[in-house]
Amino acid sequence: MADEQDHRYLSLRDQSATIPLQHLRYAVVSAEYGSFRRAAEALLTQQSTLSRGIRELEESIGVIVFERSSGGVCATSAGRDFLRTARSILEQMDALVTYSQV
Amino acid sequence: MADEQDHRYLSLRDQSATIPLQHLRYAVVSAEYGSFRRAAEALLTQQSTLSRGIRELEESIGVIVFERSSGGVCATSAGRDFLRTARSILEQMDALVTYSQV
DNA sequence: AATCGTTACGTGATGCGTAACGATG
DNA sequence: CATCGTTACGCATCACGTAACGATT
Repeated sequence: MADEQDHRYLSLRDQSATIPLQHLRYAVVSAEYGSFRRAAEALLTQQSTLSRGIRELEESIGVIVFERSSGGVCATSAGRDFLRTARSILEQMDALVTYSQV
Repeated sequence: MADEQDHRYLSLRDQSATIPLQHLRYAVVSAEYGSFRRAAEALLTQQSTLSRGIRELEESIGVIVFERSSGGVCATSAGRDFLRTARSILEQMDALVTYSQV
C-alpha cells in the first residue's frame, strides 16, 4: 500500500492506456500559469480537482511533471517534454472538433 | 427536441470540447474491421457501448463517420479524414504513456 | 498569518452491460 | 431467418465539489 500504483487509466484491458484529455489540459494550462490555483480558475474548475488530476497523470506515466512549492509550480525537464506532446495532442483534438475534419 | 444536439463532450465551459480517446479508438478499430461487432470484440467491450460511443462522437463533430449497413460499416470520405487525425492522436497518446516522454 | 498545494469524504452524474428491438441481404 | 446495428433501462463506478489540513515564505 506504499508505492503501489493504482491503474486508474487502464480503461481497456492491455491495449494501450489513455490519459483523459482534460488532465492533459490541466497540465498544459498549469505550466502556462505556473500555478495550480490560477490554472483551475482559468479552466473553471476546482484546484482540488486539478491537483488530483495531475497527480493521477503523473502516477500513470511514472514521471513527475511539476515541481511543487508554496509559491506555485514549475515544470520539470521531463515535464517539458511531456507538455510538448500534450500540447500537440490537444491541438489536433481541437482541430478534430472544430473543423470536423482536417 | 428533434434535431437537437446534446453536448455530451463539453466538459469544460466553452474552451474547446474534447472527444474521449476511447471513442476515437472505437472509430479507428471499427474502420479497420469494417464492423462494429468485430471491433467491439477486439476491444473487449460491448457492441452497444461501441455503437453509442460512435454515435455520440458523430453528433459532437456533426459528421457522419460511418455508413451503416446490415453487412457492416464503411467509413465515409469525411470519416476517412477524421480517422487519419484520430490515429495520429492515439499514436501520440500511446507514446506519451509508453515512453513517459517523447 | 496568508497563500498555495494536498487530502478526505459524500454525492450526483454517467458510462457500461444486459436485454429487447429493427432492419437488411 | 440470420446477422448486424440500435435503443431502453438500471446499476455501479467515478469524477467532482465542499471542506479541513499542511507547509512555506
